[in-house]
Amino acid sequence: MVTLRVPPGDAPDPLLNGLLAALPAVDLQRWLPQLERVKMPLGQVLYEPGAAPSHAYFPTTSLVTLLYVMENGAMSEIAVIGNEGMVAVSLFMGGGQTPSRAVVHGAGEGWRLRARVMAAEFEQSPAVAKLMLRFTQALIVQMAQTAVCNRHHQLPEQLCRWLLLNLDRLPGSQLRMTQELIANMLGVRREGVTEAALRLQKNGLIRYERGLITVLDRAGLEQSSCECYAVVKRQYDRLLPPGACAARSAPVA
Amino acid sequence: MVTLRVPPGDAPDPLLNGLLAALPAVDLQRWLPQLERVKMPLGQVLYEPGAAPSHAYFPTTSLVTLLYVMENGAMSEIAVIGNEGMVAVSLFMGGGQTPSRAVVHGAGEGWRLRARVMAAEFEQSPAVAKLMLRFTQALIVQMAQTAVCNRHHQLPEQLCRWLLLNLDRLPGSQLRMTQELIANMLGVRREGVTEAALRLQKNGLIRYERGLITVLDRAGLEQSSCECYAVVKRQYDRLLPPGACAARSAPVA
DNA sequence: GGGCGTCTGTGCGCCAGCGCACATTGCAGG
DNA sequence: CCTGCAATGTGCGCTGGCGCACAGACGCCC
Repeated sequence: MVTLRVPPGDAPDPLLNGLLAALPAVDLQRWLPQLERVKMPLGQVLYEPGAAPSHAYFPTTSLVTLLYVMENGAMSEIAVIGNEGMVAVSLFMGGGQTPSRAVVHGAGEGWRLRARVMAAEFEQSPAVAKLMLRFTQALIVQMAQTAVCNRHHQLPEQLCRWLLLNLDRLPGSQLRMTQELIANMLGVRREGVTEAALRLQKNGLIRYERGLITVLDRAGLEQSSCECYAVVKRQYDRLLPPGACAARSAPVA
Repeated sequence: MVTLRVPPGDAPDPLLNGLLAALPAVDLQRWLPQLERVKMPLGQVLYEPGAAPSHAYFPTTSLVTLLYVMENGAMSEIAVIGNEGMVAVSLFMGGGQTPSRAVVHGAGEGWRLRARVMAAEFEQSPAVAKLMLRFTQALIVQMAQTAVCNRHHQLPEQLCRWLLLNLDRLPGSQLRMTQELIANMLGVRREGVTEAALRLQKNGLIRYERGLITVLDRAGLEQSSCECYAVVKRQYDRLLPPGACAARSAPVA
């Protein structure tokens, strides 16, 4: 059985994260001693609503979701972050905390930087600041598109968008996640995801086996997705240094 | 008939905008010669998707909506901006353009600053940068909450939220807008707004007369709103200098 | 290798919001 | 004053997604 775990021989390379890879050499050198390599298990909470994050996280093989939990317990994802970005932009945006929760929904690894270091770096290095702001702008686009998508598009299309967004933020073409989890992220019923996933499987776009999704036809998935995926993708490509993010254009295998 | 037009005797005061008012005196003095007072008529487009904004706008008595228009023509608002903030954060976030469109949906006035000036100010004055980023963070919260609200809450509650958000960003307690326009902002049917508005009127919360909404019972409106309004409001109050924004806590009249 | 918990498939009735088609009602201008 | 148009009120069938209740099915652990 194929797993998504990082191969043991794989060098713990900060460059697996697109933002770290895009840092000027000078800045990266300064960061390296401060960067801490961390495992990010499924379900780990990186920060809670109303509490200031302790670290900024830079995923390499993990996936993080920013989600809002409502009073009645209903929840909804507002953005995905993977190897293209960082978690906890509020550290430099100001205010420190947000009403959102950051949860690992795809187990893997990443790097982290202490909150104070992150804030100081942002203030002292214009290059760092510029890069982080561009990423934040991309994140804004993703959140805005999520809002519109939630209003106007239907579950099957949204599922395609979601799968693609996650796929782009991981090396490889497999996702390890249950339909229940996906339903929570999308803020819909589990049964709805089952039905939509079945349809995708019947069309030969994916293979689904108890918590493991294999994408068989990526182009077809893009066809079946709503426009939201393309809009977000285009903005990410435009805003983030394209050469720097190795994993962003991972082959479909 | 009462109108919302700015009284002729009213001094054209940049301080009517919360962000301008929150600028340190030094910065404001430097800005003043560059600030241009502008009328902002209903329907005016401040920037288009894919085009870099020419100016940053600071509304005083106008309301601006950031909205996404989809391929099929359906649209949805992702944030409201009024006298508490500014339009065109992408000028300093980087990238220049966004997939959103900024449209005046409440006629009034405001100030504007040329794009290049705005970008330069952001780079050169840490105080300016800090203030703008905090506002952007607040804007992010509003957008995220919109996404969740679109997913989980029902039209009547959303209407209350929307009215309150708009009300907070204007002096006075009246809104000049048709149900058709509101429906476009919320991304729903006009008939749905009619029905929801009727209910609010029957409960004595608002009075509706052909394009003019008068809020009669603000507290009741907050009661009838979903939690989203309170969440956003709390974050704005926390992130933006509370004393500085005169109009933010306008009396209900 | 048998049992059990997790994950997935399926079938209801229900309802908010949609799309459509009108009826009404102010208000402005000739 | 009368006409015309924009704004608002109302009804009706349709559908996507919800909540609920189970039925298989796979895999892991004892």
